[in-house]
Amino acid sequence: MTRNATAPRRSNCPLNVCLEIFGDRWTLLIVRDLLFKQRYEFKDYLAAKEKIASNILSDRLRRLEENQIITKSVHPTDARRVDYRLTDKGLDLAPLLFEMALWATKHEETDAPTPLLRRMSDDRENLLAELRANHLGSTAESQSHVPPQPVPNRAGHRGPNRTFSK
Amino acid sequence: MTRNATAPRRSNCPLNVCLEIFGDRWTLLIVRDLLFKQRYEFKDYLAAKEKIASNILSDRLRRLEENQIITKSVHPTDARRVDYRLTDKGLDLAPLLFEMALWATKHEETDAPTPLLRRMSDDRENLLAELRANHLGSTAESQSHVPPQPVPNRAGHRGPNRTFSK
DNA sequence: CAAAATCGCTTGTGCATTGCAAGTAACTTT
DNA sequence: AAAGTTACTTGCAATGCACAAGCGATTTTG
Repeated sequence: MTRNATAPRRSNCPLNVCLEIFGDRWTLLIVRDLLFKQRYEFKDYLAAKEKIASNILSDRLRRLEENQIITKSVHPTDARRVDYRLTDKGLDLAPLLFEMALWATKHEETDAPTPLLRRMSDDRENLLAELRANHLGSTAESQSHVPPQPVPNRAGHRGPNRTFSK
Repeated sequence: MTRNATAPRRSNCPLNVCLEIFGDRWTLLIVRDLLFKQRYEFKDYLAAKEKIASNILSDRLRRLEENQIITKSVHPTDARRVDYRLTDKGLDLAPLLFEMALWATKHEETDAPTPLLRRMSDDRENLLAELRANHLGSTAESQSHVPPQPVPNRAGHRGPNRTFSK
């Protein structure tokens, strides 16, 4: 759709760099689905309630891969499907998403689950580790045979296998 | 330009709420200028090196005010000028900007000053207090008579009166 | 094993947003 | 009084986006 190969940055201010990568209405929602909702396939992003158009989704996935925030690979047991995953660079976006969620919850009307929000502010390191383990742990391979296994956290609770906004 | 009065949210997911307010290439750059660069007037945002167009700037300032992230008031000694300021809601965006800056610095090529970045990760609370005091302290009134006075921090250094990306 | 369904896209088609250049009204400075 | 500044608005062309439909490869179903 749009070729973005050698677009020069408007500036190298880190905020501007972020905005040239994430400064649109959709990109971070895909990251949200990957990180919080265990959505790893094209159809899953289409199913999100914000209703992204398929051509936009296709474009954003391509850009995310160009920016090395996600990787794509074919599903091990179904050649039609593509398995999208966050790279370490992509997983590092978690704190940014936390701050967004906390700000929105404080200042706007949202439907985020309170327990998760509390962990974003008070138990950030453990939550981060959990999300990371959960993401890396549930490969397409393991998913194809058993339903996603939530990683138990150190308090013995279930892992972050919950939708972000109920 | 665009009327956005009663646009219903696509969802009440806090991330989506944020993206409907900030999900574009320009809005957070204005907040950056307000928070880090002591830029409080229309012409100042136009002068930023990302080169925002004046109609877009006008539109974004209007939306920021609609969302109660900034306030506008006439300059006390020059009726042509408008003084834009962050509200508390707007100042609360600082941690989000910190995370963006830290992510970009870690994963992309940027030109952010290292000392400031270090404080974003290691001295966040004090930096936050400084930025807040600095912003509230330098009113248009005081600016019109004396050059902006940086607020000294607890270590006796000069305040955050530095550009964000040199 | 043929037909139907699924999956990850791509291709139109219009409408909305953006970027650029130029203007303008209300001031202030010279 | 003339020239500059400031905060915008307006017009227009280019780009981006939303919506609907289609398509090739694969898997599932009867």
